[in-house]
Amino acid sequence: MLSKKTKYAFHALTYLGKHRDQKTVLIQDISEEYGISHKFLENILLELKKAGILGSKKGKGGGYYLIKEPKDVALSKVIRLLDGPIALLPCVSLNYYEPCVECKSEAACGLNKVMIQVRDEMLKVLENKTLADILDKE
Amino acid sequence: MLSKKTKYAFHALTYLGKHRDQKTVLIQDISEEYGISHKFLENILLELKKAGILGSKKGKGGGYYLIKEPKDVALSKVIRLLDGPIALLPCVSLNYYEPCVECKSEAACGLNKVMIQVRDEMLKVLENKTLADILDKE
DNA sequence: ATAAAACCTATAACAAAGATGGGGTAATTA
DNA sequence: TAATTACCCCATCTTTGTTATAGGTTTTAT
Repeated sequence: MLSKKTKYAFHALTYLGKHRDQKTVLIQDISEEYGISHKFLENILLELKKAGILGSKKGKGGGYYLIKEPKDVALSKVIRLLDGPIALLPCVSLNYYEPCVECKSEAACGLNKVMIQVRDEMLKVLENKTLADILDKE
Repeated sequence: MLSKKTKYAFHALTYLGKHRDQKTVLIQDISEEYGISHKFLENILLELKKAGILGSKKGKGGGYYLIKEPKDVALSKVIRLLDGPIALLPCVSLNYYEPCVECKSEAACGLNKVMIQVRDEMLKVLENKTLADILDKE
């Protein structure tokens, strides 16, 4: 399951996507829309900004806005950013790899090999579905 | 990511699958093979037994054994048993459904709709891959 | 100058996972 | 009868991760 952080990130991105006509959107607006703590959301939006998905403007009249096109924001990117690995085991993660301590030889581990296949199938979906798909269905 | 519990369950099932020629396998043997605490593994094997995947025999010469054919033990079954939901959000889980509190209308939620698609793609893989696939690669 | 708003860091609070240990009971074999 | 081994319930403890909050700073429009 995704963490709430990641779910909130998707909500925020959806909201920003729906309000692309206006220059900026306040944290406040998003936090009220979804009942998310203002401070909690602040951290999330900041991470999305650092990842180059959002832009922001300080001071009066400031706020957040989408930098990327919705079709260029893959679900996988958001998940990895806030939740970490997509793979089901650390030993098959592309971005957060760690060996399994109990495993004598990865090359001889059937579980490892099957989980690589599972990972690749998951990535086929999560890298191709984007924020645009979410917006299309709102 | 899968919990260690689930990973250990897969290890145990793999071990049992590789030793189907012998009548029973001791908890001890599996826990030593993978360096898993005996007590921790005990609980896992018990759950697998209650789910009808394993059988057991008490007393001297006792132990655990596979009841099901490896090809009939889907990854999804083991994951759901020990880890819970496969879906990425509670509101799209088939077996552990819960509504999202922040969501006014599920029908109008684009995130919900996309995550249903993701879930179905994941299930395509996890319901078709089985213990047999793991054993084939050992 | 003032108010608005994002930015930044730290940390508290809480929950879940992981691991361990005790103390048994029940079934089975030899 | 004795030894073996799964079964069961519990309690605890540590570690980890998630969720949330606090308090201050910097930037900007008016």
